[in-house]
Amino acid sequence: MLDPKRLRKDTDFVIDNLKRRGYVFDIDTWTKLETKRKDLQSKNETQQSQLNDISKEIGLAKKDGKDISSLQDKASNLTQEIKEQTKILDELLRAIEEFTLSIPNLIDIDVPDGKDETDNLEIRKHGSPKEFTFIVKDHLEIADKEIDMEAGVKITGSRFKVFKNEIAQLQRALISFMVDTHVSENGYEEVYVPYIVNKDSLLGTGQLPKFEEDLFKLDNKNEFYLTSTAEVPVTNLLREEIFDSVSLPIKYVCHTPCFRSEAGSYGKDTRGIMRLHQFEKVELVQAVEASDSEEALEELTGHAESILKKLDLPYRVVSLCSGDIGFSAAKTYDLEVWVPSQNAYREISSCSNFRDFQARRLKARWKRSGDKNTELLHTLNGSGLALSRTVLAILENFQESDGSVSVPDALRGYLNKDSILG
RNA sequence: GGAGAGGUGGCUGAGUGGUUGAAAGCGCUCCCCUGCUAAGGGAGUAUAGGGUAAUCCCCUAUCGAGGGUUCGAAUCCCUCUCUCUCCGCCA
Repeated sequence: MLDPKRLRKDTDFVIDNLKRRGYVFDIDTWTKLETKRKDLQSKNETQQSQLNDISKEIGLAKKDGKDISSLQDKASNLTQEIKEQTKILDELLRAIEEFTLSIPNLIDIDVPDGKDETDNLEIRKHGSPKEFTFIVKDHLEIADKEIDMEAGVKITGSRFKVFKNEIAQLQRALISFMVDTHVSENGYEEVYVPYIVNKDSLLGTGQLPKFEEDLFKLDNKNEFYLTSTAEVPVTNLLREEIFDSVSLPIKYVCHTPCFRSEAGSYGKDTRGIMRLHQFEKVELVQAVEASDSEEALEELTGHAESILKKLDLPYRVVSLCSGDIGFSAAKTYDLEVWVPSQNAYREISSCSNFRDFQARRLKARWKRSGDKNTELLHTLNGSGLALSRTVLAILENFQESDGSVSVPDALRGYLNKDSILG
């Protein structure tokens, strides 16, 4: 959620910034709603104040045994009026909330301008695509028995897969490797969280109200949803909390499955395990003081990169352009891993700075000890990394001519193998 | 699933429908006192919205959440939710 005060004061700036995303901010509607609200609210509060005074008077008069009937009439009328007005005010507030919740975040100055993913800016490259002396296979050809497409369809439906034997082991090893690295080398605190989340949590991180169609909703009166990313439960650990400055920065790492409806991606990445309704992910979440968030994004991105480096996977970092960046993010770096079978870099991690956008929705704050005033936290997160795509990348980048796959050095201790599928 | 008891400030814990945003204690901050320490004395110590350029000041709201009764609700009524205890079931 944007800062309403900023909207009021810096309106032109906000409009221009949102325009870079291609979002047209309806300033007229907003101004109308806000002006009305301000009038009604201050009127309402003044009357409430009057009523409070009269009520106190009644109390005192009653004690002294004085006549209170005229005061009571006055109060009665006032109460009636306030009730009617509050109804209107509540409706107005609801309308304003709905409106402001659907406005995306402002983007940082250094976010490149552009329309879509083709305009994303490459920041740096690490490693280079390996030259193969044989015709490369894709991950399904490499592990056709261990990645069971039929079984996933039988059990559930399309975009569900079953991993068997060495692929299941590989994924499990990767999860341990990633979480361990982030805990012991990068200073994150490991958390385990619910995979089912409520509406408030999804509102807090920005998946709702605008992106309900991306989620799996449970048929349940509580209005629960399957979590689409650990970002939701983990960031919501901060909701309605006030942290002391000494406890910052907060750094969580969490492995969860992720459930996504993938609405609107029919026919896209239908082969293999690139895009699934259910996949595993290790997620990094940070909460920092406002002045530290730019640096924190660089740091967090570096942490995600460190996994790719340790696994010897070639990748590049791109800065998402204004037209491609997500609703809640102020700035996003995508890490894209080299996929030999597609001869392309594909997203394997997305690292974002949300600044105070989520924190305002979440009421996630901090303050200096002894200080009176609270400040909104800045939240960040990034995948470190998405598991099924890491499995895919390892299979394809480390494939050998004999059909086996060599295991990256960093992983050998976790898998107790130098080579799989041999 | 059955039965019962509860959700009050950073914590513990009072609270007969009427200056209670909330006693008291603990903790914390500042000041005073004391050679230092300990003890003692004093003051302060929730969050949000609005009025405002303003973190001073003023108003409003908030005692799990949402409704209701009332001139007035932490206090009465209803619904929901969460926690705890006992029984049952279960990994």
